[in-house]
Amino acid sequence: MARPRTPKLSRPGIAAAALDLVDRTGEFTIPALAAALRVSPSSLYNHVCSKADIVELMRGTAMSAVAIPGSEDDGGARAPGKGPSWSDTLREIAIGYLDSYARHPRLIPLLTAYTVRDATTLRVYDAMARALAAGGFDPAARLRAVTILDSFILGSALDAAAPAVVWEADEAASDEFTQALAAGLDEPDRARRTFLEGLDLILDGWAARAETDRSTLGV
Amino acid sequence: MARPRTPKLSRPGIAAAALDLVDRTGEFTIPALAAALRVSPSSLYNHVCSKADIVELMRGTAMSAVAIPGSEDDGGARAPGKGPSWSDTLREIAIGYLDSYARHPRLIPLLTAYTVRDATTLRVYDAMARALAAGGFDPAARLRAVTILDSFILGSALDAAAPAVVWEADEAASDEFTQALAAGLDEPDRARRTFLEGLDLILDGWAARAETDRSTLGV
DNA sequence: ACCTGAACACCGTTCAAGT
DNA sequence: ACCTGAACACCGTTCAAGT
Repeated sequence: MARPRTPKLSRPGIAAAALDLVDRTGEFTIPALAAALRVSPSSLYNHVCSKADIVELMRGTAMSAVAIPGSEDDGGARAPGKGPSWSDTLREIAIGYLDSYARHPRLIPLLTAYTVRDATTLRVYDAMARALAAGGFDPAARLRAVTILDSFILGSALDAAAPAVVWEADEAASDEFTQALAAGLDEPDRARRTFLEGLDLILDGWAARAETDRSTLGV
Repeated sequence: MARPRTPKLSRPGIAAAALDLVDRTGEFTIPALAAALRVSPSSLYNHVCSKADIVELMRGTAMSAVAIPGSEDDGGARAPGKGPSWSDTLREIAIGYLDSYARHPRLIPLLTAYTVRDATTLRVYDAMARALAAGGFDPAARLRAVTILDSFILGSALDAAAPAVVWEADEAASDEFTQALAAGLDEPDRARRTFLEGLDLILDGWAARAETDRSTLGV
């Protein structure tokens, strides 16, 4: 039974099994993946060229879940002529981006070790750049804004992925810090609510600045 | 020559050599570290209990460079009675925090794989919490604010560590995105300037809110 | 107490062999 | 074209042996 009539493996199948393995165990080795797929480790190399390649497949799978508002496939019936503001569009993208990370928290550390960006991720940046252009950001400001959002989203995802245990005050901690930990650590949905607060801070700051620019320019 | 009169290894020495190895090569294996220290791999285990332990040593070394404003050892001669605002204190901490990451960009992916926080890192959070308390943040708001700053700083450090090559528009990219990339990618110090812009956005947002609270409360 | 060398289980990847 | 088994170089860690 060397070669089956119908292939046992495919790139999407490998991606799904690998992501499932990471979600369940946080680990990811070639032998473990092969075992999950009931295949010998070397078989994988007929479809994939390295472990890094598999990580990129997982990145693509995770990112493909991010809905791009305004694109055909986001399924939203929008009141014609009265679209959402550029700021709301940005918020929607950012939240979708974070949530797709949040669905696979243990994948995130793997993604930071391999810094390649896939086409799906670029699509998300692209949508952000378009919303920012609609908000009046010039090209250089656009790049900085996309970078700021991307950094905050990735950092928030990492924070959410870290087990809450690590937030532990020791004897040397101040009252101010100890009280803060006591007040909020076990709040449900803490990571996501904190993310939303930070996101609003950034977006409101930009909206206020755009408003100032408009009135300064006398528009 | 089994045991030398004076030990060849020490935890700080191991930390420094490991950090140097990561800074130079981006890689970090026990055999390579042992070779750099001119010692056999198994010798390391007399001082260290695992590879993860060494990563924590590196985290501590990198973080110990963050100056805490107002502490005895930050060496600043301050005009008595006219200290900096809580907002400026936060900015100072955040910048020091980012810079200590930026000095060791290739360390950052390793840190995200091991989520333990060491005492030095807690010291930084603690200083942030004290500055926020001075700014009128209640305990729960303090925890959210520290988390927001931490997420943004870590995300920015990761972004800065990623090679610029990955920001590449493909054929499917919009003009808005392509122009943004063209406008800013080769700006010197891009990552740090972008970080400072985002940091101001967050801090100014908090300052404005604190101001509103004050006038609403009639203080 | 601290270094060495041998040993173990395990990993990612290659490749000739099979169908 | 696609799966297998054997093989290779390498890794993290342990441990008895030396001083």
